[in-house]
Amino acid sequence: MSVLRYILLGSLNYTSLTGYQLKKFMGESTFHFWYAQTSQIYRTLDELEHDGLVTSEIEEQEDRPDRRRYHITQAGRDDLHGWLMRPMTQLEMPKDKLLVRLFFSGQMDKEVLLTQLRLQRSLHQQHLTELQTVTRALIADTAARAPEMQPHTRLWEAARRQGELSEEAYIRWLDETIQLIQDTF
Amino acid sequence: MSVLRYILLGSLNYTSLTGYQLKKFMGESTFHFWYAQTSQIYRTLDELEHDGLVTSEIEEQEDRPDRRRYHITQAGRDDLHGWLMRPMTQLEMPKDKLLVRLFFSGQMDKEVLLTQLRLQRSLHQQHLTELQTVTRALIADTAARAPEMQPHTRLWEAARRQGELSEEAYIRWLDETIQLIQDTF
DNA sequence: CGATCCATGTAAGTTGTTACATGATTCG
DNA sequence: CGAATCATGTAACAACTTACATGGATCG
Repeated sequence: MSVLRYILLGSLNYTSLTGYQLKKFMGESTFHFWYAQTSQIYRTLDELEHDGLVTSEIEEQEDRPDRRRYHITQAGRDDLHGWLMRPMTQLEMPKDKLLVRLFFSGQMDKEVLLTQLRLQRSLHQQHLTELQTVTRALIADTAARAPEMQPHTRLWEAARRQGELSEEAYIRWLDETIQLIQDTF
Repeated sequence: MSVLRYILLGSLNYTSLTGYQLKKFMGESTFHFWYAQTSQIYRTLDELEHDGLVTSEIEEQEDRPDRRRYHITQAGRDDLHGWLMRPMTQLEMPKDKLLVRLFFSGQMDKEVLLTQLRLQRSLHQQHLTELQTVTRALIADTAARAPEMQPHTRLWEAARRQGELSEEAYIRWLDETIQLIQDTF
């Protein structure tokens, strides 16, 4: 079963949402460890409904398009909890396109390579800053407005912290590598 | 075009290899940033040959199964270099299933969660140790036996170093998070 | 004598991406 | 007045995984 199914079930387990809101929620909270296209979200919601893990109904709105709101069912809750209980006994290796490029760039022009690494550095720096400001503030805000969500906001903060540490390490590595290539090639 | 195509082209750009050897090579060198199933490798080699980026011929062997050895063509080299030159202007967000589980584990039993985090810690520790011993030795060995590959072995070491730094950061985060959950839930 | 290595694939299914399609409202 | 937000999807394609299938040689 796809991870996305569990992200949707997990989100709906907190509160009922529409496809659009689920997308927005992912863009604010899970984006640094899992993302999905809108098209995939709607398709997966259909599957979940077909499998009886969620139900939905149309909500009519004035001055805005009508929308379909999804609710988790007991079967959905059971499925989610079953997944969360199952131990992960294997590492999942991430895929990193930049490392692939670097690895095979032995015959490439040094300056081209350095430009790519510097561009990546600035992108990672941007992402790190976003985690440290926007995401941080959003978590604090949610914690303040919904104190009953405390167990969740603490875990959200833990996930944010992982992003922060891993971006810091990546930037440190990029700096090391840029230095190495400048000095020795 | 899939990244795997370029990994195969990039490897064949160093030397001619068989599907089996390409799989082995990936298992020794790129495994911590890109892996692929055997079935996918053979299929992709077919595609590359069909597109004229590689050629192949059967090599007969005594006492061992015959094998098909692949060679990169000039078109393959051009394709590879075109890909390596193209700048990467966007970050690629990794996907991390453990973070998904953690994020939605607000109602889970504390001990179940701790067990999962401790298991992950030991898996990451194993992987880190492998990078620091086996992979490190393999790079040193390759560098010693093929000094003309120096530009490549240096980049290989840079890629290995990324794995080391990122595993260290991940383990640090796991320790922090285990502590947090022990103390506050 | 069982496990691992050598060696290559097919078939089916799942997951994820990209492009396309529509249209009203609100904000700067 | 143009961009962003709200809102939902279909179609086609690309990438990746899992299960299956075979069979000799070598090593402990």
